[in-house]
Amino acid sequence: MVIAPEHASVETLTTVDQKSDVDAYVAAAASKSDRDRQDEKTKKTGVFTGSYATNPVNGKPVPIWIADYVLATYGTGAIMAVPAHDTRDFEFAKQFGIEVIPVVSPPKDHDIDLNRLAAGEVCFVGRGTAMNSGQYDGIATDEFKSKITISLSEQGVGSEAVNYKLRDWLFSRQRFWGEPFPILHELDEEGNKTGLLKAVDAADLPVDLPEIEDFKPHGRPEPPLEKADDGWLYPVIDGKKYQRETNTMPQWAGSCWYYLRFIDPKNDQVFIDSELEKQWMPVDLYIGGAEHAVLHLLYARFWHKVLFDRGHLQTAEPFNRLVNQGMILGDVEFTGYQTEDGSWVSVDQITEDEDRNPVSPSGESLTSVKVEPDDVEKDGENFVLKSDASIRIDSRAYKMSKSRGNVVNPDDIVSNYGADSLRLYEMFMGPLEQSKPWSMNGVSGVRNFLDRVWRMVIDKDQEQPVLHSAVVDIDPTDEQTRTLHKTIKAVSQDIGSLSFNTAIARMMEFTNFFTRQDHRPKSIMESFVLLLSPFAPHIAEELWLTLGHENSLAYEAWPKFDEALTVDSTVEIPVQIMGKIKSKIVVARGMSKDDLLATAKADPKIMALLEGKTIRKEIAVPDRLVNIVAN
RNA sequence: GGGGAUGUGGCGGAAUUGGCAGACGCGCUAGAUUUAGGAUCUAGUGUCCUUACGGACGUGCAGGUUCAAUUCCUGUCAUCCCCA
Repeated sequence: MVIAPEHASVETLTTVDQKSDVDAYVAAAASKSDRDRQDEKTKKTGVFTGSYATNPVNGKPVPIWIADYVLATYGTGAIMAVPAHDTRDFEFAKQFGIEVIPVVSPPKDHDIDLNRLAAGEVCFVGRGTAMNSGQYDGIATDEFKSKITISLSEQGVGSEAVNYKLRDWLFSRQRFWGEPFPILHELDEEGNKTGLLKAVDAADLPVDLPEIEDFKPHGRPEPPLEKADDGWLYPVIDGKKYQRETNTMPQWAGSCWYYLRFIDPKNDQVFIDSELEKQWMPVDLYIGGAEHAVLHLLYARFWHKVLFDRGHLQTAEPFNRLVNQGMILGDVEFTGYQTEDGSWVSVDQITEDEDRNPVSPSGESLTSVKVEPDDVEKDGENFVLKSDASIRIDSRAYKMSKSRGNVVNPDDIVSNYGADSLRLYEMFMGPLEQSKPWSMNGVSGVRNFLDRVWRMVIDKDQEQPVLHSAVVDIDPTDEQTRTLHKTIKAVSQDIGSLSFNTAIARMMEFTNFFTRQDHRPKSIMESFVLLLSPFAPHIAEELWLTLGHENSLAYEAWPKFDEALTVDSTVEIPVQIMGKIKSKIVVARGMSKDDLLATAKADPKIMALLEGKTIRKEIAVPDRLVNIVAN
C-alpha cells in the first residue's frame, strides 16, 4: 500500500524506528509541485512507515509505504499498489525491493515474456485473466473487478465508489475586486472573533463591495477589504456585533454562471427567471479559447449541475455545443544562431545546456538572431541561409508576447486597414479551431478584396459614392443567376459549419466573376451585399445605402437560394486510363454509366490510347469520373 | 507524466460519401497603364525532364487495401497547445 505524504494517517502509521525518515520525507515532498511529483521521468521516491495492513481477501500482511507520486487531493490519497500491472507501482516496487506478484495473465496472442512476468521482471498493463488470485483464477479482468467489489462489500470491508476528478478548490482571494463572501464572523465584547459564523440574511443579498478610496493591496496578509468603513465592516444585527468576511471570490465566481445572469440581468428577486431560462437555455454555441476546454468548462458545468441538483435550474447541461477557437500567433519568424565571433551555427547542430540556452557542438554559447525573409531560402525540407546553404534556419510562428515584440495591436490594424478588414482577415486566416500565424500581407489581401467589392458596385472616379455604371436594373443572365445562387448556398452552409474562411473564398470568387461582367444586375448586387454584411458590416451598410435603400440592411432577411439554380446543366468529367487522367469530356448532368462510358470511349484521345489494348475493367461514376483499366 | 490537436506549393490554407490534389488569398514572374511611386488591370506560377507535344514524380515517413487514397487500415517520426 502507498499513501500520500499528506495523508491524515501518516503519523499514526509511522513506527518509532521510522519516524525520523518519514518526517524528512514528508518535509521534502511538501516543497514539490503536484506535476513534479507525477512526472514519470524522475525517479520514484518513498519511505516505509514500518506498519502493515492486512489484505482483506487473503489475510496477508501488506507493507504500508509513503510516496509522493500518490496525491492526497486525488481520491482517498491512498492506493493499493499492483506492481506487476501498473508502470508507476512497478517502478516503485523495483526501486525499493518490494515483491512483484503477477495477478493478471495476458491474453494468448500477447508478445510479453511470460517467464519474466512470473519472475516479476516486467510489467503488464493490459487486460487478461486473473492468476495467483485463489478462487478468482481464470476470470477475465473486468469480471474480476466487479466480483471482488461485490464480495468485499458483502463482507462489509469495502464498497464501490465513484471518483470525481475534481480536486479541492481554493476559492478565496486577498484582493479588492471580487464578490464579497456573504459570511459574518461573530465578535465578542472585546471585538475578537468568537469562531461562530453566520450567513448574511437572504433579504440582504447580494453583498456589494464598499466604496473605499484605497483598494490596493497593502503588503500585509489581511485582504484590502479590512480597510473598509466600520459601517460596512462591522454590521450589528439583533444587538450582536459581527465582522464581515474580507476575502473575496476569484473570477471563477462570475465566469461560472454569467451566461445565466446575462439572460435576466436586472432581476432583483432571483438570479434568473425560470420562464426566461426555459426560453433561452441551454446555450446553443459557446466559443472560447482552448484554455477553456478543460478549466472553465469543468467549473461552469460543475456550478450549473449544483444549481440544477438544488432545484434552481431546469436545464441539466449548460452548453449544447462548445468550440475552442485557435490562438493567433505572431508573424512567422526566421531565427539563426551565431557564436560570439559572429559565425553561424546550423540549427540541427544546436543543443541546449541546463538553463535551456542554445549551445554549439563545441560547447560555445550562442545568441539567436532574427533573419530577414529575403536572406533565407528553402532547401529541400529546410530553410537555409542564402549566403551559406549549409546553415539551417529555424522557421516558426511564436505566441504573441511583449518580450518577443511580435504583438499585433488591433487598434493599429483598424486605423491602417479598417475594422472590416481586421474582422474579415481573422475569419479568412483558416479554420476557427486551429492556431495560425498572423500575416500583415494577409490583411492587405482582404483589404484588397473589400476594395474590389467597392469598385464592383461603386464608381471609383466620383467624389461621392454613386453606383458604378455597370450596376443596372436589368434581368440577370442564367449564368449570373446561377453564380449568385451557388454563392448564397455555399456561404450559408459555411456559416453554419463555422467555416468562415471558405465562405469568404466563395465571395471572392463571386467578386472575381462579377467584376468581369459588363452588366451587374442591381438585385444580384443587393443579395451579395447582404451575404457580405455579417463579415464586413461597415462597408456592406455603406453599399446598401448607395444601392438606394433608406433603412439599415440589418432589417433585411438573409438571401435564399433555389437548389435547382445551384447546379449546372453540364459537367466536365475526367476520363482516366489505369487511374491516370488522359482526357476530359463535357456531358449532361446525370448521364447514365453506360452513356458515360460510350461517350468516353468515343473521345479521340481515349480511342487512340485504347488502340490494341484489352479492356479489363470499366468504372463510371455519374457526374464524377470514368476510369478504364486496360493493357 | 496526463489530456487535446496538427503535418498538403515559397507562405496561410481548400478538397460532403475514397473519385480531376493545390479552390481562395499572399508572395513571385512577365506585360499593360501611370510623370514617378503606391494602386489598378491582364497572363503565368507544385517539382523535375522536354524546344514543343508530352511524360515522370508529388499531401511528414514506411507499408497495406482498392480500378482509384490527402481521405480507410497498420506501424512510425515530428511539431504545437492545455494541465485547476
